[in-house]
Amino acid sequence: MISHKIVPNISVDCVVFGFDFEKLNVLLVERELKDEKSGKILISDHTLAGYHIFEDEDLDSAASRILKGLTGLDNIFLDQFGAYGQLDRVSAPRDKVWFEHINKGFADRVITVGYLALIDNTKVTLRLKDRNVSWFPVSMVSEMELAFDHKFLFYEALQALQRKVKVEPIAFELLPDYFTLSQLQKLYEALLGTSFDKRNFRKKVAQMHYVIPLKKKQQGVAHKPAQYFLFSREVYEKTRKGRISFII
Amino acid sequence: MISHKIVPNISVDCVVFGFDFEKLNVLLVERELKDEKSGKILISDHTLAGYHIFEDEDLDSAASRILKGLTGLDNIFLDQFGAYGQLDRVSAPRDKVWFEHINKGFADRVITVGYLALIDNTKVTLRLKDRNVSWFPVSMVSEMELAFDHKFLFYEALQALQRKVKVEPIAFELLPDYFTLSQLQKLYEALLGTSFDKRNFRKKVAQMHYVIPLKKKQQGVAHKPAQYFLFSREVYEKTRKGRISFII
DNA sequence: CGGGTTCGTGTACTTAATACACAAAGTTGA
DNA sequence: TCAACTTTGTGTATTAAGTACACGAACCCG
Repeated sequence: MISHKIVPNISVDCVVFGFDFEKLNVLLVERELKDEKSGKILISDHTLAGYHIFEDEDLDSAASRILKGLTGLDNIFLDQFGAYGQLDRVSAPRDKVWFEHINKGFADRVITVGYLALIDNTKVTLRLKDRNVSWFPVSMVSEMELAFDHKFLFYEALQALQRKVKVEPIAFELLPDYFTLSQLQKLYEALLGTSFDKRNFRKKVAQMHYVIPLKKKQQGVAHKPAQYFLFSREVYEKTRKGRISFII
Repeated sequence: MISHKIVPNISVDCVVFGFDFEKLNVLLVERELKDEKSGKILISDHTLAGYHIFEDEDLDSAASRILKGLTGLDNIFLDQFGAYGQLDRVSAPRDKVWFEHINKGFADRVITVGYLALIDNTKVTLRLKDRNVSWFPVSMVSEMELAFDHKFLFYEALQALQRKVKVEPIAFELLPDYFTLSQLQKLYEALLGTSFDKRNFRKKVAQMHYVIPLKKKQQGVAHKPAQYFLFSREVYEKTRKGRISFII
């Protein structure tokens, strides 16, 4: 990367999901603005992880760059879920105040491209740097204040995730390399907000030849140890099948 | 709409699909550039239906506007399939020549948002206006020359269509209000490039309670007349169900 | 009224979905 | 050391959906 001139009217926002073996979480960045003289807090809320794209990078690279900055990780699963160009994306008073203060040469009207990111929580330690970044339960977002149209974007991403998860094996991106079937089941339950019968769930997994049992078992747990499994993308690609399945 | 100032670095491209009861077609716009002095043809190929967005319209409106201009129709089914911002989107020599000639204040680097449009072929008569617009069989696109990255965008759209058609009842947008089951079957076969057994296909349709038989039959055909059916979105919305179905 | 064409239907078999309960393997602590 | 605790891992019966396959019925035409 040579120059870092931003494109003033195009940004990328990443909705980063993680799973802590209990529930789904989303990564949000703290936004705070203090009055320089009085020290009074003018704005205190959260935003998605996003920034303008640079003149010399494409959209996917911009998303990767942003995620690398927050998590230190490369090769994060990324999937575009939409481009948003509503005229009133930035209409709340506090968002206008924010723009007046930061004054970084952003355009009045910004089109943003939304990316869904899935992270293996066990691999990441957040980089706080100058801004505060942390995980919030997905169920908590409805009660939070998010900047701009980021709450809307978040729900767009969540919907896209729920749609996609039924149709492609992307949920595995949220798990470590080894996982137990109970963890996998909990993940699907968290993603879809439903619950499954354990035996039927496992019967289904048994048909997924790309979920492969390992020799390893859990250790040090106060109950019968579970077997570990592995997701193999290669096997998936080789054995996938299409089907019309929207009926009813 | 008040002003019509364009946003120089953001465009919308529509991949418009139609079905003529035999095969899938796509709408393409002729692009021709003649040398003003010699009259020699410098460029002669096709583009998707696209244009820059205006400063005072959002992305969906821009796509609707473009389609209205070409077809005269409002309320065309539209679905975003992606945003594209590769640095080399416009790299072919003839595309650069084109930009030099038209010189309309477009930026060097343009991000485009792709829209999939589905049209009921029986309702549309193309508006030629100053540019030539016509239908081409989808199977012919591979052999055609398309401007910019439009061939790539076309295949992106086709893939998105094939993916979506398996999961949502959007195929009906390509059919007239009344259709026969054989037409519906041909449509799915054209969309997915497969063929289905007639009896099994109809068994499947029988489960879709939102495909509703009418009293009307075909008339004036030289064979047993087929019954007409109707797609009801209301019934669909009421009876839809989710399911994990990506297995194998 | 015979030939041509597409429509519309049924059955047998295989595969997947659902509903449901209990013994086995490990840890903990009395 | 064994009893209590916790989570794992498994099977069967029933219903629903997928697949493979062939022929008479309805209409037009000449």
